[in-house]
Amino acid sequence: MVTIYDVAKEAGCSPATVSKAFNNYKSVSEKTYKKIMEVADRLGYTPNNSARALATKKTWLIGVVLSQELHAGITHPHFSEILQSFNLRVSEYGYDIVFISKRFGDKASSYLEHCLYRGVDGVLLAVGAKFREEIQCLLDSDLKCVSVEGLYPNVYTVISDNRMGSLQALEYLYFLGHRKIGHIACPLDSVAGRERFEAYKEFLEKKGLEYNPKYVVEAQDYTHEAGKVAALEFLQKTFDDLPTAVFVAYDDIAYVTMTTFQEKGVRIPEDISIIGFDNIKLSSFMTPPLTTIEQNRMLIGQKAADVLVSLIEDKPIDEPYEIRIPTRLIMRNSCMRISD
Amino acid sequence: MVTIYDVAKEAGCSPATVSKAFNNYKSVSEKTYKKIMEVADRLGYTPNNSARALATKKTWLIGVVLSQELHAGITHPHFSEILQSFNLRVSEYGYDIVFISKRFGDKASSYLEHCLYRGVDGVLLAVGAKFREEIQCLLDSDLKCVSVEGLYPNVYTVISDNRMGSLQALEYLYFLGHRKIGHIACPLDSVAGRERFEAYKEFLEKKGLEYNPKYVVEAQDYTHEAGKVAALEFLQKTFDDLPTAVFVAYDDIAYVTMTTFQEKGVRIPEDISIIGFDNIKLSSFMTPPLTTIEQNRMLIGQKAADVLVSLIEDKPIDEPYEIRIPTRLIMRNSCMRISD
DNA sequence: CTGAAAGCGCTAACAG
DNA sequence: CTGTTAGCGCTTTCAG
Repeated sequence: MVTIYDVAKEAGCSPATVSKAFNNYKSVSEKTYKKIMEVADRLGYTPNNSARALATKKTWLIGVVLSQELHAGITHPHFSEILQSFNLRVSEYGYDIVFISKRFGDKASSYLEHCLYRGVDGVLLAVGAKFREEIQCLLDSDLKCVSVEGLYPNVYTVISDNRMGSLQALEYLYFLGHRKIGHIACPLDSVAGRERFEAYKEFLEKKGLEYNPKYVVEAQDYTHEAGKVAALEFLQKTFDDLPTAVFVAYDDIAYVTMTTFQEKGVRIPEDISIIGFDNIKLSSFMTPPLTTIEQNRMLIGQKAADVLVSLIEDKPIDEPYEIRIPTRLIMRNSCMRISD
Repeated sequence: MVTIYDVAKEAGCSPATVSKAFNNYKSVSEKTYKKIMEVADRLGYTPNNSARALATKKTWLIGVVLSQELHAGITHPHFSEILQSFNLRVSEYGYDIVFISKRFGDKASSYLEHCLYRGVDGVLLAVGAKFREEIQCLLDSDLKCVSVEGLYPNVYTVISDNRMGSLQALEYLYFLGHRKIGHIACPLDSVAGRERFEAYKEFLEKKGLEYNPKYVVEAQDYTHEAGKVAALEFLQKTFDDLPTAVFVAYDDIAYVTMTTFQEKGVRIPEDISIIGFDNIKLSSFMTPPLTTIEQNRMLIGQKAADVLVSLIEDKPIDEPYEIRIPTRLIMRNSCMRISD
């Protein structure tokens, strides 16, 4: 391993100067700087981050806590895209990410210990509120945290404007003439599930439409299997009195809902219009292509990265704790106008 | 930050003994061990990995190089599942993963520099052969590497038995009576694409069936869009003479193929049988549910983890460089028996 | 603008 | 079984 000493000796200067050169101190003359870089390059020197971290207490590492609940980890279609964008962005600032697990058994402080062990400079939280307790110690520590899922007091959270999105979906259905609108919710103990359901109720009330519990079903989790169960339950509850449209809180479930309905002979959109939420990659390839609400996951990831890095580097943040990312209606062919 | 010195002082012993206790040296008496642990716990001590790494030259970090080519990174349905399983497994051994990017611009040594900077103990390669040059420096270095995609001389690779899987698919179609079988390939510059296509040709030859280029189409990449293009091209080339079955090299594309065919009025499996490869989560929810070849991604991830850790820890490896993971036929409803 | 020296927290001989 | 000591590679005053 070639060190700063090797470079110093070869370049005819002191290790301190090499260090300064690599950290872009302006107090290094142009001449020695070039010499040092030339030598470093020739010798194949790469700074050693462990040593640097030990001296500066900064690891350039960001911890990522992923929801266990979804037991999908990195493969979760929503969070993985956010993470992808987050990772790309923080890497532009020089940070790498490391997944924080409950390495140290089931101690309440496990996540925190893992963070401390790695000396992460900050933490990205992508955990449902269900696990509030397990991450409480992180929030209580003086680690810089940003969340992209749960909402915590005095913690920056970057999250889609679920109310806006739901209203966009519902208003669109209303505009198409729908008055009997059902809802298949994602788990109500998640922020997304709850907020979308709340918006659904708010909408009905605003339009003077009656809330009918028969028209509402909650998926138990985010799997296709749970979606299937929910779709079937929905059909069973409403078979004699099908609504003209259904607002499904999650595209994955919307897909399963569509295929399940179709299997049972219910045509989409002729018999029932379906609108989703998420705009996953698959949505435009469904039959019919799914009308849905787009979540800007790339922006969520970027914004979360920007805010977290600002927090870490003590830069001012000109944002509220709750940063809502706008959604967008994507019109495709799973909804049709009705006239009755 | 509470250090080994704080614990030592409080426990009435030397830092060295604390270190030994935490590293499970048997040369620490039961009594002092317990005392140290009690104090450490009370003080909230967590070992600092940067310091440890500096002293031992071991970071307990594994670098992961993901294919740019698929420009899907973490969101890639195949690799993300492998990675998920890999991460879980290495974390059991005490390692964390860190994504290796071309942090340092476009220098040929960029990946290597990033690895050196982080001081990773080993590297997981999930990059297509297309990028051979960019990772050559990694292979040339004395970093321990394991691949789950490309095949490199003298590098451990854990990968599905594509030939076995393809033959399982093809033999099944043959068994169902199919003799005119088409193939939609994934990019032929990938191991998967090439090996599955090779197996297709081998199969035809073995059965004395004629190879007809008209029946073969190559998808340009792994996106749904490319799949759509391929499916359309296939249809166009074979419209006047549709084969009775098609072996699609990738479930994502199989899905798009099915929906595209259906849009064009081609019924599945009545007009044409379709068999895929991958068994992604969606497969069983397609209409009709897709008959396909299962890749054991969990095993691939685990095996890759086991081998890499063995490599790192100088444990014997009782495996060949090329570790092939068996595939399995999953029979669903997209293929039917024909009699002609 | 450059260098000497101390120290970040931990480990690894080596003595005892 | 325990402690002393000398680093690991880098940063950071503080002098020069």
